[in-house]
Amino acid sequence: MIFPRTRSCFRPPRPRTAKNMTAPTESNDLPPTEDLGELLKVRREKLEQLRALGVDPFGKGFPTTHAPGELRENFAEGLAVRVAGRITALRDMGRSNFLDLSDAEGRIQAFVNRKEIGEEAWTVYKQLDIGDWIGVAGETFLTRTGEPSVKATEVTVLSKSLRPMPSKWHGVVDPQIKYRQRYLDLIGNERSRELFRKRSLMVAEIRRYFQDRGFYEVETPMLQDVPGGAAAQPFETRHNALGMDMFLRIAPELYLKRLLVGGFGKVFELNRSFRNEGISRRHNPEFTMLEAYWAYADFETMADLVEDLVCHLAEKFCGGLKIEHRNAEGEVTKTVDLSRPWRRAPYRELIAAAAGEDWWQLDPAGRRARCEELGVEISNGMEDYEVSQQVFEKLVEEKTVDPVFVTHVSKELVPLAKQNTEDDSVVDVYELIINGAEISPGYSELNDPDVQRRRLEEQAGEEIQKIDEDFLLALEHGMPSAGGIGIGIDRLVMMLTGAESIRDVILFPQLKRREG
RNA sequence: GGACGGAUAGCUCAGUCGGUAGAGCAGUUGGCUUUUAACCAAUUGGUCCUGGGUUCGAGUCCCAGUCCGUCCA
Repeated sequence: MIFPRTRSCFRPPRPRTAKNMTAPTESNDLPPTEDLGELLKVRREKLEQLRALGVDPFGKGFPTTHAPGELRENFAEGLAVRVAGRITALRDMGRSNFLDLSDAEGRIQAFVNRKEIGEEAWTVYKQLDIGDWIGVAGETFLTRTGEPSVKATEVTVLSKSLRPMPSKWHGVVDPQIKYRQRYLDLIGNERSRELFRKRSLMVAEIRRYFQDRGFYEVETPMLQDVPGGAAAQPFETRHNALGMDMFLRIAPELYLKRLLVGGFGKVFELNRSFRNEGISRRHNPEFTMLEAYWAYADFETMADLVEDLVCHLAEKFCGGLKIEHRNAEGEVTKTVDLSRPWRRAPYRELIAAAAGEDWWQLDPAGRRARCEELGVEISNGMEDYEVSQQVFEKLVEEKTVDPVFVTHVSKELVPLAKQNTEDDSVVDVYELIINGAEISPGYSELNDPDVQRRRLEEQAGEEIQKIDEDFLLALEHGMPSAGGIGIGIDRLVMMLTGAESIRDVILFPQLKRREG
């Protein structure tokens, strides 16, 4: 299985020009250090004030009985509790103050009263700001408005924040800050917190899913001598002691197949791969991919597996098989329906349905003319199969919302899968399209070492890649027939959460270096 | 690489025809003992992205550049 193909929907944007890629002479990836004037000065003064009062502004351990959200959800009055969190809101009524104490998972209101905590503690308390981390000990009660709260008898400073927090109700809007200082985004935007919490749970669930079905999770080299398993530009690096150039992997495929040879019949790896190509809404240079191989299975088994997995995730995390995508205003813009069974359709039928039933009877010139009529842009240098592929991308893939397994794909497009036994012009693969993007390819893996060598040599002719001789040697020892899949985890999370950019599902996406 | 849009207070944003730089929030000060976008009063805070140009006068118009966003390649 090769993930992804180069000339297809996976085609990344062109790399930036050399000018843009050269490292600037000055760089500064740190938060801005310009003078924020009063804002910083005032907080520094409060810091010193705390020290003068004999309080450590960066406190030590504070054993808690509950997390803020946990306490709020399982609330009962009259409990003696200890909770800690960041002050995310402060409503000052004079002698009574109401604070929101929050962490990434929830919040609880603390009530601080001058008389309740005493003059000394009140003086310390008055040095606190929104953004500071504190621990509160006290008793739970409901306020007049019914808000679950903790009446503080003790306030402990855990960390003084020296910088202002993000806008109270706008959160972080500036994309530069949102991605470079993700912690501010997480503090300020509930939607972002929710998304990354969900991503973490989804990844854990995917691991569990495979483990429960007898797959071993393995870790294979990310530093590789010969980067293989996909057609993509690698990142280069160098091992000093060995004095050799190395590459960050573009896919784990060739090592996982070695494990099939070694007798591990069900393996998967869920980790990062790296591709030295352009950055876009759908491409980050490092991305998380799952690859799984299953001996004696074939592409159809793998299609069943991925269908079951994605539905399982949707039911567990999205409340059902209808995934609503919303815009910033919360309006539903699109609904992806994952109801089973998912459609399976041959590549050529999908194209004929979109471009005319006679599409495959036309000669190459006729197909080009048809593209003109359909408004599909094609370039002069395109091979005939590329013209059809262009129609597929523009008229089928981009318009697909609900899942479709595209099968019987032309062999020119997928040179590294098994040919179909009845029609040797197509290969035994599926390509799963959901919401206009390829989410997962699955193959009946090629295990004939001689055919594999021939195809790798053909591929190496066009690309700069070397041939992985160790891999071919392994195949000659016998790799069982097997099904394989790749799942782009970032894109899967995008689809399941309705995120519009890959940057919104990666905590720290790659950005251009900021110049000082 | 191309087209379009954007850059103004710490944050989110207004800024009319080219004529004194604005609001809300945050901050500061004062008031308030059950608030929750708390409220009320006062107040600090500006390289209007950068560099040229036009003009008596530019946040505003023109040119070039930088960065960001969206779409296209």
